[in-house]
Amino acid sequence: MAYQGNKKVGRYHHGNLRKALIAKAVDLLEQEGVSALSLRRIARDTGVSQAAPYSHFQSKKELLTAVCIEGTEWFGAYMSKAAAGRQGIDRIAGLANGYIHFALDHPALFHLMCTRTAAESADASGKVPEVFSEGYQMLEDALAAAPLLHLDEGQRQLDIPLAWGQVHGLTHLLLEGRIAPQTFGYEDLDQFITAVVDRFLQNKT
Amino acid sequence: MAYQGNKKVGRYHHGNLRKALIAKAVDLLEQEGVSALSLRRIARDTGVSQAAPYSHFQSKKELLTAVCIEGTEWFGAYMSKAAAGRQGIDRIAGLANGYIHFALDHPALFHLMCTRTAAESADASGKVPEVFSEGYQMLEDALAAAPLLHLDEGQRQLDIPLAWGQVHGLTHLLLEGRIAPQTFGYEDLDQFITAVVDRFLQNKT
DNA sequence: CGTTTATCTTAACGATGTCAAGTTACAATA
DNA sequence: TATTGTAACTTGACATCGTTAAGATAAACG
Repeated sequence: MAYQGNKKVGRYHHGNLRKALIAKAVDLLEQEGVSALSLRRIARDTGVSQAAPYSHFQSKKELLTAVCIEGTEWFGAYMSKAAAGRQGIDRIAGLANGYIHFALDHPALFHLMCTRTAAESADASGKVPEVFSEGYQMLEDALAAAPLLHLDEGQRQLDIPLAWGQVHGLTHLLLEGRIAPQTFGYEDLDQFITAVVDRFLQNKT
Repeated sequence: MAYQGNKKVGRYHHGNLRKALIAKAVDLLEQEGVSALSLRRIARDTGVSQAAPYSHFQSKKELLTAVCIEGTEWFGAYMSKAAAGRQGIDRIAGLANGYIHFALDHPALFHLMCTRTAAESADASGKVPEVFSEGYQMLEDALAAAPLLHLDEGQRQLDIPLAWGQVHGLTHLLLEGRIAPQTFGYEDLDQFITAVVDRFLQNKT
């Protein structure tokens, strides 16, 4: 009763347990934080027995990986929206804004996505899912398209990790509560972000 | 037998259990990662019973906070050394280098220090230990002392979170394996850091 | 020496991740 | 339609975890 499969036809007993478990896990993570993310709790709240998840995931870690992948898709969509219809430097600012806002809107999810053991795929196949690749790719494209002043190709290359690192770092500092816009005289997060992006791009245009 | 108090005289049964537990916790964290950090394991490896830690810490979280504080002191010492005898921009570069190297040398410890629940002090006293304050303070002082080109005071203020965020973000990206110096044509981490710092300070001097 | 008190131990509780064995119900086949 | 195979699920169990309560121990202090 607790869940009915929606997309795929009800091929299995439960409908689509795998998807339901991931959804519930994301839900719990967002509502109550990481500490609420136990396999048993997720199963219970989904209405199945404690061992049911093992039909779809080899371990808890694998479920968490799936949660990270789900989060990545949200993240990608969020970033797309933040950059939609913008060009050049304005697009870069939009992406930075989207990056930070997503993290602050989904702190537990973002933190999980940044935790190696969780974000990593399980096995020895070596195929690590590039959880952040979407955001990275968008940023790289935006930087490549923006009319920045680059002295040479090496510097253009370097601006990618620089910009990414800048946004990623500020995100973490804000998330961890180490800095606050107010500390630097900004009432608003958006004001702060705008100023930071301006300053970052200064002398690069 | 497993441990003998060294600094303080052996006032208690064990010598100085509190310090021994923190040391063992740091040790386990560095050797085997977070997953090895269970209270019982720490106690066992220290040679005391499972409940012994509760004479010195109210909860596991409190022990982890103590570990974070210990880590902060290491971090501060590391940063001091990295900046020793340097001035101006060279000092900033040294601090950035120290920041990143410390994190890569102590990944699990650094990650714990960045995790809010762990780094936070427990209670309602509101007194959150500013775990990173040492590194921040040093960076702020270095930036204030460096002969950077600042158009106005607001920008100078802004350069502090900008620089901190830049270093912090690159650290995380490196730590999480999302970027690698090789990707951008640098053989060496130090080469990469040098280039990044140069680029960051470019047009600011 | 006797009392007090912080330190430590033992035993137990509920919760967790995981596995082994059994049960159920869908799906293909006859 | 009846049979059978197999994936999906349940039940029960195990070791481990954080935490607490009650008792033992030994250091400190009168």
